[in-house]
Amino acid sequence: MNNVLAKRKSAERQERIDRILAAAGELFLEKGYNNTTMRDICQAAQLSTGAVYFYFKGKDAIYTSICEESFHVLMDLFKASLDGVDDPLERLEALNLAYVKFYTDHNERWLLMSTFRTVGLSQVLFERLEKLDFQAIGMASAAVADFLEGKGLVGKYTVQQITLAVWAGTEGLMDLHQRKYFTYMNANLEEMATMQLEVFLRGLGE
Amino acid sequence: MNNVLAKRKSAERQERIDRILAAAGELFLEKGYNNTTMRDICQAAQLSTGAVYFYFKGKDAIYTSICEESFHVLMDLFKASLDGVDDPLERLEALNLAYVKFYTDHNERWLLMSTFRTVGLSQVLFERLEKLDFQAIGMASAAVADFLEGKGLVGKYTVQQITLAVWAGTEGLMDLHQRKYFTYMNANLEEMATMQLEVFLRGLGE
Amino acid sequence: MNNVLAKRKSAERQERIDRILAAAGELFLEKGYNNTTMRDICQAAQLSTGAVYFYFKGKDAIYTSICEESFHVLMDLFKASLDGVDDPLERLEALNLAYVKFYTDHNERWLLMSTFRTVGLSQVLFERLEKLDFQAIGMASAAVADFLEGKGLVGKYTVQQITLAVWAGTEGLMDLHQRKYFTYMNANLEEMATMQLEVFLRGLGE
Amino acid sequence: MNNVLAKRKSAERQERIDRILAAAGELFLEKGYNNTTMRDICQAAQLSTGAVYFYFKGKDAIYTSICEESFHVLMDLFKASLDGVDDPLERLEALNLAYVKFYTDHNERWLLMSTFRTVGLSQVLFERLEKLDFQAIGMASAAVADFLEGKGLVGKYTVQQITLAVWAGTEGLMDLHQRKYFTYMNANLEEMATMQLEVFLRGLGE
DNA sequence: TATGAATGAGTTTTCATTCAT
DNA sequence: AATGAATGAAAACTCATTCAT
Repeated sequence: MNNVLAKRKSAERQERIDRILAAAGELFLEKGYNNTTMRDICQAAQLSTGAVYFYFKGKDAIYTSICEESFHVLMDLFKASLDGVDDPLERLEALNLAYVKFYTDHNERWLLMSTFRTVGLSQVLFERLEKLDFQAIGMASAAVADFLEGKGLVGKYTVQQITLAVWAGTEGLMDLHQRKYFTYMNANLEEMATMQLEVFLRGLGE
Repeated sequence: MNNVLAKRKSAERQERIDRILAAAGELFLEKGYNNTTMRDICQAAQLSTGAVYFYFKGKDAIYTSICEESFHVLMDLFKASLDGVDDPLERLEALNLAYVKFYTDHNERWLLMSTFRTVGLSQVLFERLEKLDFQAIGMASAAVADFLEGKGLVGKYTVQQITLAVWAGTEGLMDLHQRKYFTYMNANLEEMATMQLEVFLRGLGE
Repeated sequence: MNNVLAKRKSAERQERIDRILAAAGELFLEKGYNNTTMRDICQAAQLSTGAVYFYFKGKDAIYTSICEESFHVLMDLFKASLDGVDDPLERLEALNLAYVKFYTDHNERWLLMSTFRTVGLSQVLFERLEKLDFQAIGMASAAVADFLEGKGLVGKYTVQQITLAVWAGTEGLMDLHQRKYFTYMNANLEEMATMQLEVFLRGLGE
Repeated sequence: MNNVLAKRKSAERQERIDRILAAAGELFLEKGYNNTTMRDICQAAQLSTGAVYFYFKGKDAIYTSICEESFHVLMDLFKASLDGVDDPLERLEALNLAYVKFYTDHNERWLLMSTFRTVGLSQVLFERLEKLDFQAIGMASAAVADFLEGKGLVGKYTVQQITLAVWAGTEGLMDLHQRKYFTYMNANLEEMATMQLEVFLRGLGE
């Protein structure tokens, strides 16, 4: 059957795409988007210069693709972390730790996502990423809403406010971690994230 | 006296430098560091191509100069906010608001400072900025230390931990604000920052 | 076989390199190294601006390459001239004439080689050429040593002294020829070189 | 009288010119003509950028001026060396040593003179220097003519031939000295020049 | 005369993208 | 599909020279 051939072709194609994305991701992390050349990427992906253009329209398309993928990785981690967890508080904590895990295990993805607003993407690509960004925070928002309802805190603070505060706390920790403050201050990211959320939620309760 | 002439010369020189920095700052903010060309800067500063090189060694020197200035602006705001305030809690709140004020009033500076690690500066320039970065957070750290001592919380948490948590909270809020979540969530940055700190510190107290 | 394709590719590559070197050589000769621009070279080699950089790292690399090649051309002529010649005197004369031949047949190479110390090459490139320079004169030195031994003149003059004197004589003639004195004085370079060596060696003998 | 004023003005002017030429000469020697900027020269001469243009039309004019001066310095040395010397042989030897002295005491001048054909001067300036070049060698030529006549060698060799051979010998030695061969071969320039001329003339005599 | 800031054409070099093979 | 040489626009930066003061 041609099916077999087609399948192999498709698998090879996917394999090639993965190789490009992996190579580019590492390079973007290491040298920054603007200081990474297409040649760097091609060489690292063990492909010829032209071949890459067969899979991606250009450098920014590769960048965007990694970011998109990253948002999906993050959201998958979010979903997995919530699986089978029913208690609103536990769900919030699970999400928090999932984000930390994402930062730790996929640091290059986190960094890339956090810079997509400043590399000068075309509007089309930019908006595609922005949409995903909002989707991700939407998941956190839902968990916060549940939690607040359960605690009967809805009148005091809005869901939006608490979502922002909680997300900001974790996001900020990662930002400082990236800036090497954690090394400097001899701290541990996961512990900090857990403590910060716990303290904040306790503060809410009074 | 030549004094008059020299003074005017010096004033003109400073005026030119300011014009370059202002022009560059806006462009960096608008298009990103890497997508801003020296020609852009020269034109925006209404100077010829070469003239800018009379005042700055190159594009990265301009960038670094803006960042340095920004760190000083921030630290001046910090100092001013602490002036005459003695209560440790109030000092912490004052710093927090000062940082929010900096973000609001000098948004382009905040944004620039937050990217200096990723634009690919030379080591010399990079380290110059990193040092200032540590200086700024050092001021916050000192205020946190005072506060913890006053509250008798020193044994429970380290100064470093609380500094990180507090700074991260505020930093994260700004980050999210920059990403337009605040518009999307119809929130107010200053209120959020105040609330977040208040809740967190309350949570600490228990 | 791919062999054929690969061979043609390689040949084309070499052909291109030769074209660049030939074009650059002529231009350097005509206008001097510093007054020759990469654009000049690219145009003369019938290539686009960037293409040349595919073959050479930069202008100085092109220059160095020509010089290196030239030293090898010279030393090949030296070797060929000595082939089958056993008599020390004849070997000296052969070398002398080989150098004259090099000057005449590869005038642009001689001129280029004579300027490599003054164009401001990087240290690495400079030293690469200097080494070759010493190699070339080393060949002459060896011939002089043989000659002196045969004549029993070793005690009176050192090999180094005679090498310097003989080489200087020929080098100087070329220098004056380049400066157009030969035209002005209606002389012939080859005859002069022969006569000069003959007279000098005769003077040594007494 | 205005005379005094005018004189002082003129003296100051000359002093300034000398300072420019001295500064430029050193820089040209050190970094090469093309790698020396007008700013370098102005700073070294302790003058403002524009001021130099009051005294010289441009960089090449400075270069040419130094060369012209150098030719005159050389020819003055030639004349001085011949003063009171009557014997043709001694005159030749005196000239030879005078040239060596020039090379040693005014190395930057010698180097500059030896490069004037390759820096890309305008035709006018080039020809001015070429003329002086021929004048200088003309002096040597005259001495050789006397010598040959005295020795009764006129029929065997032409004056032009011997002039070329002798001058080439000395010139070549300097060239090799400049290329550091003398250091490498542990030789002394003045001794070599004396020996070379002596041997050559002896060779002629047979 | 003297200053030195300003000019702007010109230099080397890079690199995303194309296209003949 | 794949190659990789070629393109050429555009970048950062330099510097001889001018000119308002």
